[in-house]
Amino acid sequence: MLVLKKMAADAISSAIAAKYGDVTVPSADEIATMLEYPPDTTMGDLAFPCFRLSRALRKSPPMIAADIASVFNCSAISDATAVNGYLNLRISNEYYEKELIPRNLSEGADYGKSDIGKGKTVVLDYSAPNICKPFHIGHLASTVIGHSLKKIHEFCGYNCVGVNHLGDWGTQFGKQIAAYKLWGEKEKIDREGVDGLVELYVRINNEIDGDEKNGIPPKKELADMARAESHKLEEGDPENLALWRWFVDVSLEECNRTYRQLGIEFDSSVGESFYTDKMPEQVELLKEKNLLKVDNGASIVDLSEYGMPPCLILRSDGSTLYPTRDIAAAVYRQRTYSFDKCIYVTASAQCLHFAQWFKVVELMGYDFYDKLVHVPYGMVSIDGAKLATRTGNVILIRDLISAAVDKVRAVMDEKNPDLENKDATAEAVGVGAIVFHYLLNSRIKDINFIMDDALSFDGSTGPYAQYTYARTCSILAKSPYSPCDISVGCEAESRLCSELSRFGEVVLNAMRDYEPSDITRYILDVCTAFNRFYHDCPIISATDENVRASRLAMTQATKYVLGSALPLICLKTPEKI
RNA sequence: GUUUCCGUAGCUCAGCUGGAUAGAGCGAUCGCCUCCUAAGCGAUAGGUCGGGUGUUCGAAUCACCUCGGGAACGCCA
Repeated sequence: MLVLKKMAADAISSAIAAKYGDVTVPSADEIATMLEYPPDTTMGDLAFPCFRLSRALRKSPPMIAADIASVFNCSAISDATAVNGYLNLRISNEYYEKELIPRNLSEGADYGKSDIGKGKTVVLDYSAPNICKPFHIGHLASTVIGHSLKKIHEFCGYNCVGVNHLGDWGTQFGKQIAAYKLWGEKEKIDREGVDGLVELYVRINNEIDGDEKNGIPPKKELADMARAESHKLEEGDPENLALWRWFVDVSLEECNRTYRQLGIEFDSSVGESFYTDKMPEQVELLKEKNLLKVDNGASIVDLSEYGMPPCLILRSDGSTLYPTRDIAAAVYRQRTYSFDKCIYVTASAQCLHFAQWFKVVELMGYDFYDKLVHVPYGMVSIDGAKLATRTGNVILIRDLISAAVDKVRAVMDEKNPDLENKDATAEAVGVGAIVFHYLLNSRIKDINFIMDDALSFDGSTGPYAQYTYARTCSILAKSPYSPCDISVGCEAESRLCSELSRFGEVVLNAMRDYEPSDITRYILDVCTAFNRFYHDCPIISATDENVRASRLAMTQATKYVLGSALPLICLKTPEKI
């Protein structure tokens, strides 16, 4: 579509010049950005609004549109009509037949790719689960948004580094170690994995807090014990270090199983603990630059000049905080990867935190401060209630996935009982349904998680998209496409081609806005257009041999687009479902 | 209190760098399988775009105000 817009814009530009001579009008490039998609496809495929030219040309928009239409000439446009001050353009079938579909078929899996990221590196920080905590539906948003953004950047030619910044350090490990020493059994943890750790975590927190309503007093001695264990861990006590390492490994087993199901691999899984020895250098620099101020015993960077609350760097006891670690990590990543962008995918609750330490990085004089990007997403809740491990208001990802897979299997047993490879396919479709549900809406919207919606298979869903892809595969398996002349005859065919032509532009927009849902929505548009085409036009059974070959070619073109687009939102592409 | 995000059909949401009769899906009602997978296709019903003022030839879209909901705001991450 980008190529098309350029062609149309050039033609509009020359039409204006032909009609009005040397008046000052927008350049062809400006015209290209002014082009829009009509609200209804019956109006055309592209539209140029003439309102803004009205003043310069001293004519009414309808007259300008009519003037341009009268001399408009562009090989890719079959029809230019003036309607209500708009110049409506219809892309010619000839363009689809001679340019678009042939290009798609020759580029195949590369169709829609871009090379604007060539030679550049993007670091993406996403997922970042906390060790010793269950992996639940709240962690899925960062995981799938982040991974989708990684795939999108790769598709645009970037070298991508996916970083899983594990929550593997901090005072909570003192609690975890204390709880294990008090009540833990090695065999139980070996047997139950992270569930056993979570049980200990919940118990010690509850005992430390007590329960005033039921007359159970807080156990201060446990809090002291946890603090002591935490201190020992930070001092490098061998026993605590070994326990910590073990907890991390046990927790990661659970996460890695989910990552495998989602098809996610990280290039780096160094967590917060990795940066403990990299913070002093940054604290020193902050002091050198005279940015640190001691306030109530804590060391802060005053940001009032920028309309923000101060950023805390050191506690009153001199230990480090979250922003300190993020700054050290950003500097490390810049030195290690020389990134062109470093993207952080976290809940929107952390917006202020990121704005603050990004500003601190700038004040410290690092020139990469403007390459740091925070990509926030909305809050995940269940029935409007906040997720909480301790009260049990969570849905574990493994439970969610198994519910989805069970449901897919039930549908398959009914609709396609003879399917081979049923286990893998059921998992691909079940996981796909969940991921698609997460990436359907703008990421900033809160998600009120409703199981029935997440496991819906009708309408705008993952199974619908995968079903449509499988449909293209099924047709081509029966009757492969072979090179031929393309002929676009009916409305359903030109509509499908029009959707296919948008792919590259959609990907670039999704990358610019860090918005995977742009891809999800586009996939739905392609599926709708293809299913309409499938319904209206016989493909294999077309009587005319040329029409048959041509429709198979369009089916192949659709398969290429869906085959590239689905993985961009972390969906697998089974050929049969 | 300050800052920020959200508010569009019964439900979940697109549309927001201003532009043509405000679009989908779900749910509801009704059609379409002797035919390439009906996880599909089509049709009908359903909207003071939270409210107000302003800017403009033109506002769901921009500005200001206001109402409602969420979130963040110094020793958690």
